[in-house]
Amino acid sequence: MSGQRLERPVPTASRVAALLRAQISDGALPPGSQLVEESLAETLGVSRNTVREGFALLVGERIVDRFPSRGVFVATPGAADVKDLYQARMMVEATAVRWGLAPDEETLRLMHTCVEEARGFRDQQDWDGVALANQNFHRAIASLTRSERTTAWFASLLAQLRLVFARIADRSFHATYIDDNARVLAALESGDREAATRCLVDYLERARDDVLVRLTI
Amino acid sequence: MSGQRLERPVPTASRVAALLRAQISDGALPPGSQLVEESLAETLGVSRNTVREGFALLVGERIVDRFPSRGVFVATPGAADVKDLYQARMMVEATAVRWGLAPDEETLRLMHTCVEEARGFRDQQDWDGVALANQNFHRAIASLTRSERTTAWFASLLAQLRLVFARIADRSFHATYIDDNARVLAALESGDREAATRCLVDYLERARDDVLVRLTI
DNA sequence: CGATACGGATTGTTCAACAATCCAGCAATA
DNA sequence: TATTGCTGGATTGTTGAACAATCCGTATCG
Repeated sequence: MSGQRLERPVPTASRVAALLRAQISDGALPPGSQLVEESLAETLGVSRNTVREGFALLVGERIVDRFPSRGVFVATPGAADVKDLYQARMMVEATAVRWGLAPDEETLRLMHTCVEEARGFRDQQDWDGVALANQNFHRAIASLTRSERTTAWFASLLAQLRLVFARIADRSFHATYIDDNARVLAALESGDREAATRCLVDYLERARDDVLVRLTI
Repeated sequence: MSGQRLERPVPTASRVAALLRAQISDGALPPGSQLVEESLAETLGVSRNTVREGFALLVGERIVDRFPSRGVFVATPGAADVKDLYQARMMVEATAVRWGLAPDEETLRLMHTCVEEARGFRDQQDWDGVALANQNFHRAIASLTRSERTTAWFASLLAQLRLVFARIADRSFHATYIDDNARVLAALESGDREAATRCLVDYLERARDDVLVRLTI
């Protein structure tokens, strides 16, 4: 028998959290928006307590901030957060490339697809598409660590980073980094981990500084 | 005026979570224990909903597992979790030593204190004391990453690791690693980051395998 | 102009209720 | 005997309503 328990219905609170997560992620709820318990409960057709429980999940993911007695708001990451996020990112990705699993055929193909997709979206000026493809590329890198906890944490870092990107007016800037990704992939494919690592770290540092500048303008 | 908002009362749910965290951490609630909402609510003098909200925090920290419709239980990490936790740990600590901030006087003194303390506790056969001192040592290492998110995550990894240790009968095994810590510290102090990294990674791999063996016995 | 008091909006927390689910033990069955 | 099925009790999932505490914008008053 399969040791796995069969698909149990997803609890309401988790579904609430998932829905908010999605809405935040695609910009429907921009950074700084207040999430009001009562109105949310009403529009979602659930009780206020359940909404609250959903909030607790998102707070743990740092996607929303809770200010006691004032409410919960979509997080508004500042310069310090950007530095912190890129620091953490660099640790994960550099370790993945340098000491992680050597990428198998499957993963390499996936990464190629990401780069191709990104280029396609760029040509259609679909910047959100570019951003998504790029994120998938980096998720693939992180997965080389072979650590479930690490990849999960990395995903949450990317989610926070999306909030940063949401504050940048020029949506096209993601396209800048497609070629950098391609370069990292090439180095990886040739088996030169050192080069891939250098390339990656250098590029992430540039990206970070770029974001910092665009954020403070 | 101070930009900081003045000390606001800690919400009840957070206090509940903190209390459970403490009880779990010091072994009063061993892995596998069920946390029953109603009885907890009663003994803590708080409502069931509030207890529930506290649970949500702990679930996020992976300290407890929630099985829908069955309840929440203190997590019981298995072999796969041990591997995963050490993998993540190695990433953080190795990066900290290798590319992190060079430890200042203050930090070095702190690390020395940890080692001294651990030795003191060992002589008194206070194994929990040894374990705590060792953890503080590694927390200090992780803090070299200068990343708030990373150190917070690292702390949560250690909390999960404590659950693993709680399942090991022989409490004295923490003492094995005091000298390894001392060695890492020495290498750090001499400024040889490469040596420190090698020493650390090698030691963590040994520790992991040791834990795995003791866990499966 | 600045301090203050007021009122509406929102959160923090509680309570009571009930359906859904789960589980252990026991009975019925083959 | 081993499997199946049932039933009751325990626990969770979710709701709705209530009320105190807190916050904040605005009008009031000195």
